[in-house]
Amino acid sequence: MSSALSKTRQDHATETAEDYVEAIAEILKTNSVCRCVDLVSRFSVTNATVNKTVARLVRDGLVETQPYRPLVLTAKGTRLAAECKKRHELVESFLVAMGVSPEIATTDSEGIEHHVSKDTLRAMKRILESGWPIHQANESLHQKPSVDAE
Amino acid sequence: MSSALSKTRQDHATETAEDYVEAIAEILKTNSVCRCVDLVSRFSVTNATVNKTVARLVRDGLVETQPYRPLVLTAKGTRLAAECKKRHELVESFLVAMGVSPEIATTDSEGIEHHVSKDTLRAMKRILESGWPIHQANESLHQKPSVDAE
DNA sequence: CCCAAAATGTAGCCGTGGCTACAATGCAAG
DNA sequence: CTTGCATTGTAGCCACGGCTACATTTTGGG
Repeated sequence: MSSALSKTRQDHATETAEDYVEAIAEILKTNSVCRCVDLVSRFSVTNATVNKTVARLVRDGLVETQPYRPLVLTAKGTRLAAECKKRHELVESFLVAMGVSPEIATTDSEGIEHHVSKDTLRAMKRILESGWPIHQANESLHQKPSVDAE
Repeated sequence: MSSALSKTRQDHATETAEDYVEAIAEILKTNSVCRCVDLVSRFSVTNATVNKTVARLVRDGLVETQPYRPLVLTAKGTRLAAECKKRHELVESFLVAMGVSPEIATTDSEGIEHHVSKDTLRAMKRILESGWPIHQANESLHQKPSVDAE
């Protein structure tokens, strides 16, 4: 129970990278090129922040750039972006299927997506495809914790 | 769609505080006192890190301390801890109800809990109490995104 | 063709949350 | 009562992800 938090911590390291490559891939798909300015407006940060973050992405082999040129995703970056997109969409549609409004689902999925394990993703996929699992175990869940959120 | 990410970012600011007060409250319940050393082992960080973080908690009015004394939660800190605990337990039992193993549910819930809106929490509670919502809409979800995780 | 505006890059600052190394304190055993 | 060890505090370092201010480059309109 003690070491579980450290996993959460190290997730943070890759969150920004994931958000960026996902955004870059999406912008590339619609704009054919992706420039820093696009990321500035996407993330509502300054160009200085984008520049520094992109430098880290280059360092980590996710993006390639020449000075004053648009951004290019490496194969590694493209792979990561596709993975993140799939995960993101799965989480978002799961939330919608739960009955959460599309707007809230969009917001929440962006926060949640980085913290969902493959196991949980599989469970989401299974439920979307085959329905909620335990129609018998459902009963035994009523008294588990005090499920009385404010 | 652009501003949604900034919400996620600002969540980070309060994540650590929430993790700490939740841990402190839990330790207080079992140990009757909470010392820095308890947080050191709980979070697997050094005492210097705990000390600095606790200083921020004090600054933010969540914790009170005297030098070389155990930690005390303020009313505000206690309130926040209770809120987080409830939210954490709800997310965790929802994951278990989804069919995720208890171990994975514990880990994932620690990452997820900070990013779940009240709306989504309500949806989780509703599903735990009244079952999966839309047994008729379930069909129309099959072709939504390409739900074909790795 | 040139020049202004847009885009990009750079320098330097801040807060958070890590770390190591070391100082100071509290407590318990002898 | 002292002394050693556990605990707590402090100093100073680092990376990340923000920011402002300013420099540089690209590019489009006159």
